[in-house]
Amino acid sequence: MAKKQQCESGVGHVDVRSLLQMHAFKVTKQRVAVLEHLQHAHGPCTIEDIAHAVPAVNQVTVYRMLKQFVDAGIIYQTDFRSGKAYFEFQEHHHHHVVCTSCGAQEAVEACLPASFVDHVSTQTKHFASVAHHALEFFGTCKRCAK
Amino acid sequence: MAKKQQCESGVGHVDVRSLLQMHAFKVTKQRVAVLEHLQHAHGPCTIEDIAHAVPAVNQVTVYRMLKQFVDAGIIYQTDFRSGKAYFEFQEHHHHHVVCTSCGAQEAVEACLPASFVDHVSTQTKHFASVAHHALEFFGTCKRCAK
DNA sequence: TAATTAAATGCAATTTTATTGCATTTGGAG
DNA sequence: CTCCAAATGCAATAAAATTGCATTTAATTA
Repeated sequence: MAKKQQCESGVGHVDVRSLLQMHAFKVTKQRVAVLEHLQHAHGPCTIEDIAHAVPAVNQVTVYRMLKQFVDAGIIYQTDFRSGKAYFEFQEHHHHHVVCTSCGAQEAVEACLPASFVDHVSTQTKHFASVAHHALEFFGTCKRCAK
Repeated sequence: MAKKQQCESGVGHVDVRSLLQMHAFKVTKQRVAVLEHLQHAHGPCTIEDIAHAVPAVNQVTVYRMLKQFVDAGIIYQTDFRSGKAYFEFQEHHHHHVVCTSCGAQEAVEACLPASFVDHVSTQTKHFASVAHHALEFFGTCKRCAK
């Protein structure tokens, strides 16, 4: 019997169990539940969002889990200046614009030019490696501009 | 008599009083003290750093002040994932690499290509304007890599 | 399949960061 | 100088994240 598949979107989702194994994480029902939630959320979530959406997992566990996932590069963490961290499962790496007035956020389907990332890796004096980056744009949304 | 000048560095520092007036801020001794501290710090500072370095200013006032300065674009705010916000007076706009192991940070004397920023301003559907951005690189420093 | 162990989880308590309300002070306009 | 909105200080509070420890569990080995 084939593994469980959830393919509502066109591209189909990566199997989170395989993803966990690839990164040498134990496959627990809590990790699977959290990752699948993030995978279906299609946008940045706070710890509280996740803990509410997946009540079978303790909130402290969500904190610990996401720290590991971010370190492993599975999950993208970003800071919208709302006082709490946001976490996103990204099929295609991208960033966001945030309204400094109301906090509204919009995805920016673009990432840094590879040449820029290379430049940083090359230029640094004190770093052995540069693994990932976070980028947020801040502005005023059309609603707040009026 | 000429205005007080502090020119230890080659380029000389902007007069913070003029800077405050340009942005329609009242020129208070607290604001001057905090801005001058940041100007001389030559690197990102936390609220606690500033409150300790400038004990004549209440820590809550530092919080409120920096929020205004960041909104006005006078001060650059960034998140190194240490749990607290960092603030920097930047003569030349730049970003940082942060070690995910020990938290060490290094300046990256480069900024986003203007074409990339333009692309974001153009692409956004819901934003009236994009004023600034924050960018952090994460990696492993040479000390921790060993 | 049973035993074993390091890793993961849950719960409670705590720490740390940031915010808020309100009384007082102050910069700058008139 | 007078006046007032803005800024500040202090105390209390709220919110986010972390820590310690007991218990459970995934995955390896026999």
